[in-house]
Amino acid sequence: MHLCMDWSAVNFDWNRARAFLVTAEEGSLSAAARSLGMAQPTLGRQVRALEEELDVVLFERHGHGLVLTPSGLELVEHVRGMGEAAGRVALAATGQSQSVEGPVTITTTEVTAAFLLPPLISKLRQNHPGIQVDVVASNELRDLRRREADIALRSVRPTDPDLVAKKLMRESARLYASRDYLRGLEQLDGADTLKEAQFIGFEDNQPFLKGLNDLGLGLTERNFPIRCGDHLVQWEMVKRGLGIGVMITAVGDAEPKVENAAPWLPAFEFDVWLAAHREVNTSRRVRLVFDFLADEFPKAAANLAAKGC
Amino acid sequence: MHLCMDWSAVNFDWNRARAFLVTAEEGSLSAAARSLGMAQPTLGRQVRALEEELDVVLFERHGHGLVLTPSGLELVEHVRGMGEAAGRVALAATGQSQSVEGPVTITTTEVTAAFLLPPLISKLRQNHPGIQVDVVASNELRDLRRREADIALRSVRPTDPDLVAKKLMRESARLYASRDYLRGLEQLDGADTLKEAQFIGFEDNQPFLKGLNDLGLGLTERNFPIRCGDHLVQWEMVKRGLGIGVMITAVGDAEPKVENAAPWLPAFEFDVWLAAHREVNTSRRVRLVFDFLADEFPKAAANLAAKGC
DNA sequence: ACCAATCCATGCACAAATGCATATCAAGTA
DNA sequence: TACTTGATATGCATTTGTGCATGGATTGGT
Repeated sequence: MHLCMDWSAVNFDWNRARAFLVTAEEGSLSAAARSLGMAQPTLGRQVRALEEELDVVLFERHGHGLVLTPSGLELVEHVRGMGEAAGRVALAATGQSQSVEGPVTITTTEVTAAFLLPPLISKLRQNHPGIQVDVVASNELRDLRRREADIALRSVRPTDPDLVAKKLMRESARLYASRDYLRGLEQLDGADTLKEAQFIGFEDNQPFLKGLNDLGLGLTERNFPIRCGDHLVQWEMVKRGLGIGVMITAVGDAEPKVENAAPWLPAFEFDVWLAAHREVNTSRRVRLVFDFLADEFPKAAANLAAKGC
Repeated sequence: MHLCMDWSAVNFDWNRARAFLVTAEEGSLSAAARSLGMAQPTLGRQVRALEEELDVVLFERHGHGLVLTPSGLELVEHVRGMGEAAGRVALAATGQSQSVEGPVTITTTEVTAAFLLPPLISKLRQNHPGIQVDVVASNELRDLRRREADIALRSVRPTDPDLVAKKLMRESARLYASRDYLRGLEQLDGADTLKEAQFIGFEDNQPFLKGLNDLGLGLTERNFPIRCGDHLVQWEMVKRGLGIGVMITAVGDAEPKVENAAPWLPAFEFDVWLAAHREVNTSRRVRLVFDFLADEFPKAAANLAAKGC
């Protein structure tokens, strides 16, 4: 044990370092201010104060935006190290938090968030009013390690060893279209008819196209005249007769406006995984939500499917 | 380039994290306050605010001092990562600083700091009044990577590849004692007489003892009834006749109160190395002091030795 | 058992940082 | 050219944080 360590080196203002980091990463003071929930002048003053404190010019100010100087470029590398460590602190901190009062962030697909989660959240908040649920509905996979979310509900198995994952159930999806649209197609007795059909595609359409062609449909990009990254918007388009889209059977079968566009095809099948960071899972409230979803999600999905029949 | 990154995880107050880190490492709020140059109530409030912000109890308060909780123990590991990164930031920052006005910290042995450095610093400050020189006189080797000092003047070759080092000169040391003390010893014509002599030892005496016995003196710990970690205090004891001590020849030969205690022994010889961190040495003012010492230190040592003859 | 030393908590006056509103500037567009 | 958008700087009222002085509590030694 040393009697007296030297802390003068770390005695600069760490919050200013944070301001510098976020500003450099976001590219502008305004964007950084939005990200941090602070005012833009505050960030500007913090960055300038850091420049004076370290006696280093970090940014070149020319009217439109800020540009890192070579010195700033080198320094931001090291400050990024602080930021990554800070992320780990926050991660461990939410894990250590033993309060059942507070926020829990769940990320999942838009469809799951819209059709399966609402009744679950309602029941959860009824049982535990102190828990505030934040839902991040996105088809992109959020990084649990960075605490962009506490819990993820996905159809791909998480590979990261830092994550605890549980397979909840098996889900299926099919192709649907409105009655009017299907009547518009001449004949519906073979796979070949779909070659002329219009499909609603995703923004990144390759996986979807490949999945359809693996079933022998023989489609090309020409079959996707409308694309949208938001699955819920797609579904509205399908219901309004703009073309054929994919949807989980629990939702598609329950929707009276549409019917199965290709009953002769087997359904897409995939597993539903529940995942959380190992650290976070030591938090009482995250653990509580995790266990709750593990129990209730399969039931809720079964309920939804039953109502459809 | 991502449109919107999630910074909410790092949005806690980083200065509070620093307060927590230093408090945990130093063991008390008061010690941490001293280290950081802040008031103790400030640190106490920052730590408490962090506990509320993260909703984690970090310390157990019982009257005398603070004790880390298990949660705090785990969190301090991650905060230490922030601290280490912060140290690298400070290191790189002083390297990027191109101002010749500001502080430069030099670490060296107490003897060098006391007898060789003063005229050099005087001349340096005469030429460059904007430079503020901080001298850390210590026989422990300070870590240049942690920016405990900018420049080191040592007798061991630095091995770290991150350091730039330059061999300045060769220095020698001998054993000295006061005339009165030497007269008190019966006969001084052989090495065996020293077996009964009293030596002034170091706090960690093993290297010194080994160095003497390598010359065939055959001493034991019994020959070191007085020990002191401070070499300058040792030297005062030697001058006052309390025993035999070691000193560089440039100083020992110039001191009229003492004389060479063992002229038949060869002098200890060692190299003097000047070292600085590679990053820091790109700073204009550190570079300036580095080059100044490289030029002037050998001259100053020669001057001191000449005055003694 | 007392005393000294050391530590943490609290109250209060002051200094510092923050947010809001606003001015200013640069780049793209009709 | 004039207009719109989105950027950074500045002034000011307010909130927040900080330091100093003090009180209360515990440990260690005489």
